[in-house]
Amino acid sequence: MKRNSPHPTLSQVARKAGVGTTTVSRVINGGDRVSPKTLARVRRVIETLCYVPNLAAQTLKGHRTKTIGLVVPSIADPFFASCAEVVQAIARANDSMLIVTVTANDSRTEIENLNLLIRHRVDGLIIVPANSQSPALRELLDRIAMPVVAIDRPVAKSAIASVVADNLIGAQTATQHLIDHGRKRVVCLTGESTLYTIRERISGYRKAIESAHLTPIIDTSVKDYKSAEYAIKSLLDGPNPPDAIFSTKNSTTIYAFEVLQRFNISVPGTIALLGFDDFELASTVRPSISVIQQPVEEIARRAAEILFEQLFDERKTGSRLFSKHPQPIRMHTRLIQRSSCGCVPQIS
Amino acid sequence: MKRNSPHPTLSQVARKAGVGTTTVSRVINGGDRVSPKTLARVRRVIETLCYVPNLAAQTLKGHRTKTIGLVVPSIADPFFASCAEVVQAIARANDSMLIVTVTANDSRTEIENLNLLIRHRVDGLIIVPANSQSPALRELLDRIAMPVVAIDRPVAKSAIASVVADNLIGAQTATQHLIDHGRKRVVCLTGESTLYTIRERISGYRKAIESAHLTPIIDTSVKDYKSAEYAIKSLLDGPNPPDAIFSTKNSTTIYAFEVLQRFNISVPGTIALLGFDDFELASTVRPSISVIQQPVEEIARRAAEILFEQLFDERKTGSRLFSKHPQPIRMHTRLIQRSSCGCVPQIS
DNA sequence: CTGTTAGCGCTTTCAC
DNA sequence: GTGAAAGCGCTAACAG
Repeated sequence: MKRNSPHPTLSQVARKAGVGTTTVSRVINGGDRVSPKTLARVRRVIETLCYVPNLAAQTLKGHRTKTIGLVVPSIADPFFASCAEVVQAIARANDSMLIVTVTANDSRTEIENLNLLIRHRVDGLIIVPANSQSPALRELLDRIAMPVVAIDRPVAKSAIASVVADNLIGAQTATQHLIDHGRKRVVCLTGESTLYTIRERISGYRKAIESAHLTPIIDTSVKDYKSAEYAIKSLLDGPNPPDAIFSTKNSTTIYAFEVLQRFNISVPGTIALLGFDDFELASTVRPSISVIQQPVEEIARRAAEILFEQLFDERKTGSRLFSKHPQPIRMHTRLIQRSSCGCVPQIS
Repeated sequence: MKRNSPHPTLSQVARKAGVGTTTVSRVINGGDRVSPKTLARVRRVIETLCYVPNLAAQTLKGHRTKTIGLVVPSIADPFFASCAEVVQAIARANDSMLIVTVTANDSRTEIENLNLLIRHRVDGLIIVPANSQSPALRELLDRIAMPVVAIDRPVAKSAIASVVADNLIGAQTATQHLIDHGRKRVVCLTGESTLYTIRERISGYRKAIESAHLTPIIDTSVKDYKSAEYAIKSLLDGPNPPDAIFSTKNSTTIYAFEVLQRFNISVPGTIALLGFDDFELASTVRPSISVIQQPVEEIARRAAEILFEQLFDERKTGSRLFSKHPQPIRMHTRLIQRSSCGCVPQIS
């Protein structure tokens, strides 16, 4: 037995074509400096043998794996799924493959994932940090000499470039919009307030409320339908029931909507509803739900582009440049006016 | 300059620890046959240097990349996103990473993706074939000596294992259910009838209709809201307006729902609606929409498990076994009874 | 234009 | 227990 691997090797091709290995190498790398005749012959042999270059071997020399890593909390989440789709497209356009790993927002899992990706010697990394503040993450990322771009949440105190939605201004706009509709008691409904994005959104809400000299009412207890029901019920039964809800994320918006629907509370009549982040059926439900829309694709695209720029610069200069983007790049959000805030009269 | 790579090498570790490379190799591979003292010392050096084994080099010897490829039409699609999530989890549990590529259901892109994955020498492949019938795909897959499992759609005339939903029986059940509700004119609304899944679902519809001695009414023209509107309007204005709609996929169900809502047609009063494939807000909209639910996670899990079994067998026996699963594995679907078919009285 | 050759970082006999 | 040495498949000088 000569070879047990199912894949023919470059030198087999060389032998069969009656040329040196260098020539074959040149052929598979574009075919420069090879005579047309030889080129054609080698190409034919490659076809015949179904030869496919072994990337591991190329990597061992060239130091590029043509793979980038994407580290997200979840793939099933529509937001991150869209990110993944865009990133994979741009990776492909740059002759790279995409390895996806999921963290479930757990810092330990995240570090594990990163170490695995480092083992795989990915050329670069796009990451949605489980915890923006984590020192362990910052250190790891600063240590590895590899282009990294953060998405959706920055890495605090680090030089790592990041692309995020303008959560603060988005939330401020949302809240202000509710106020402009004449609402005086706007409650901010939210869960997990440890996440960077959520904290920013709460700040935006606060800012709008304060500049309108209203009282902030923040309920951070929503994590499922049950808790949403309890929260809303309590608020409604209280001394000063709210007349509007600003919810800081998708699932919260949906729970709130379901509770309101269940209790037959008129929306936007009795309570106006405005959520952060758009979702597929927001315009299909009745009333349709107004939201702050994040430019998901743009965020992912921008991040991927920055990553490949860094990769390119690195290859040209031979060493890592300091980030051109020390500050998070904030992408504009958009207010989508539908019925639940009182903008569009209900159709049916 | 000695080393420009940011990563220390095994032999650097060996030198610094004052041992041979073999020993270090043993340490990073579990530490068997190494004295506790040496082991501890080497481990310390590894820590200090932040040494991470280079997978490319290991691969070059051991012939395993610890990566598997997933080829799907889209990542943004919830169905495939869920698949990806599950597959990545199982890959991780088997010490492998997941490379995801997307085809947009285009056969050419699919072949390209596969070739790239082969270059990367992935250990195995999970694929959602763009076209079940494609001979090019079948040949490529049969040629490469690598475990492959198809998901959602089988690869026709090949020995490749596949895990799919039981589309035919699911659709038959759906249609029968509508008939059981006393509906006599059940229309099947669909688009792209070239896809395996859709064809199967149409067959299931046919089967149910025929055994009830009713007339099949199939409209394959739905691809967006506009076409759905036109289709439904035409049907409704025709001589024998339908009293029920069975839609073969998510987007079609949603378009149909929106059209019905827009025209203020009572559901399920005038027209009952039942769709194939569940979706997030199906129970939130009013009326809530009854659907045939596919066991997405189970399908993906089963496929991934089979893949890793094959991988394991291959490693043990040193060669590829013939598939233990020549026939597609069909996973049971489930009828979720909600309001739109007439099962659950509307709440609000 | 083309071939020879020396490794890339690791695993693995095989001898000590 | 441990190490020396021979490659895995490929690229990149360097010499023809």
